[in-house]
Amino acid sequence: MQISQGDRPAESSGINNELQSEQFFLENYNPSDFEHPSVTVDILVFTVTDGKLCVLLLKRREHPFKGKWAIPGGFIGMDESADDAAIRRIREEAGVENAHLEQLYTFSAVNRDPRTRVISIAFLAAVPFQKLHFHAGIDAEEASIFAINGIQGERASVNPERAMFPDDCLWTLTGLNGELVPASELAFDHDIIIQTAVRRMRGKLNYTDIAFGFLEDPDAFTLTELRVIHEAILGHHLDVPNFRRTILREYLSKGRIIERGLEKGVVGRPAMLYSLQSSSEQG
Amino acid sequence: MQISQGDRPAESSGINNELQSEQFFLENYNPSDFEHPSVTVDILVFTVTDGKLCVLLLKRREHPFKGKWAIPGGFIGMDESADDAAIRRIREEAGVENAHLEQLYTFSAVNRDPRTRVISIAFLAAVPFQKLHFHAGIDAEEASIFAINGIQGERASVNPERAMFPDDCLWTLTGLNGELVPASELAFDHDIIIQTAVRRMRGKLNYTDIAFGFLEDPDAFTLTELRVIHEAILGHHLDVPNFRRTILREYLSKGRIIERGLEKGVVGRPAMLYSLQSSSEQG
DNA sequence: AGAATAGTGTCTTTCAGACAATATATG
DNA sequence: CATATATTGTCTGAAAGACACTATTCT
Repeated sequence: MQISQGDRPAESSGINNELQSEQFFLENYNPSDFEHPSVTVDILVFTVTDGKLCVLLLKRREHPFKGKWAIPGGFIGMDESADDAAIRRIREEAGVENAHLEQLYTFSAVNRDPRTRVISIAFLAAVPFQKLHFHAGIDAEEASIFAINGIQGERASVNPERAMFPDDCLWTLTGLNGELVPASELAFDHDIIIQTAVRRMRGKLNYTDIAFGFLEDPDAFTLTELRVIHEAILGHHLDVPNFRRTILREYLSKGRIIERGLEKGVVGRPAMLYSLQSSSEQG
Repeated sequence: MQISQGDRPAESSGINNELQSEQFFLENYNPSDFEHPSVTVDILVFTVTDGKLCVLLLKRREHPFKGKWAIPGGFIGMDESADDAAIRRIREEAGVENAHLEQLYTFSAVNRDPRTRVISIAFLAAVPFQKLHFHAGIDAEEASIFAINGIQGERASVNPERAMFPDDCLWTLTGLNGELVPASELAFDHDIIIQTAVRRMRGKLNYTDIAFGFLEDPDAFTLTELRVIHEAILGHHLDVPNFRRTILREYLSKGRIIERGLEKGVVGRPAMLYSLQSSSEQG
């Protein structure tokens, strides 16, 4: 049986009646009839320094997990989207305004927070080390970046909260002062979240622009700088000539980066500087 | 300044005191101090029939968007994870028990629901057409599957709620009875959600097992059946010999599928039947 | 000159796309 | 045999990996 246009009530049986009943409905709808979980954003602020992929963590001053290192996060306001909350939190906690930001995964296991039901939308941010001010937190928690060691795998699993391989979450973190933190010592399920994020970055490295987000100056970078970022994310070395060829084919010949002249006053042969073109100004 | 292990309170300043203060904290934490958004799951039940990719929709009987087609969804219970809520909803709405299920994206724009603040975790399910009973809904809403026509692009954008290309969301849906529904006529932001899901499936088709989720019998399928599923998802034809070669290299030679003998009693040359091996029984 | 860094060229293997040809069933 | 479907084979060009080699600067 065909459903003709005439069967659509809003267009057939009187627009005024429809508007009135919709207005009645909206006025009498009470959202607090349901018990709601808390919803937070967790922000994985990644950076690359000294050839290593690092993540920003805060030391918890309160229970639960008091004294453990945790991913920055916070509640989503009723008047902001999850993205807006993430942007606000990066500004508050890392002093960064325009980071490359990407939604990672939403973690919702019932007992992931011992206090109450918390659903957390995890975001991944790529921040240049030079722009990262990780003592700017409004809560004055102890903040530090940690190098990530030994995460295996090129790709995030379909369901990070369930599928655990035997060697998952056996990796470690190293603080700037040399402090060694096993992933299992992180607060909440933050070991799983970080591992998921690193694998996601690896999997998307070759078909997104995320690596460029780590560049100190996207308008004047060398291919060596870009390669070091790729190597830090992947966790292994890349062949120098092959990396050049791939990037130049994928970006230079498509106008997504352009040449900006040679470096000055460096040791060794000066490198070509490149500039990332914003999507609007591409040829 | 080094952070010595002695600075960790739980390990240095008395375990009993720590446990008591944590208990005090947990007892006095009141989650209702904050106003919370509603959290729902939206389930994109995809299927393939007659060589076309289809999605299950419900006709809304209530405001808002009364009379419009919408993705099935529902609130997350306080005692279930988002995954569990999605599994429950698929059972209720489509009568399916063990679908391939994958988290898609969390949509959180402030005004995406005119009633109140709703954050929706979207899931993508792959269901064989023969197992889909789309009149089993407990709410007895009108349910139907719709073929998806004309979605462009191989990959989901980084932020589906913001980045809109000019030709986005100009695609259409076709009901079983021939009813043509423009994507823009769907309820809420469900046009964006479906478009994001289709692009995500396309992008992940070659490195996940999602296509196998559409097979009527994963223990006895032909490569033609599998190819038709790929073609439906991608929206274009695939070269038959090249598809064989790729699948056999990626799956048969790695033991992820095995040969199960020839078809019987079909027109034309009988095809080899294959069986998908569960991850545990792979050689 | 020598050290340090950037960049080029080439060989091999793998793989995707296009398409011709062959094989095995039914009626 | 004709028809319908499945399967094999082959050619080409793109791209990745390995690695030897050249170029340009500074001290």
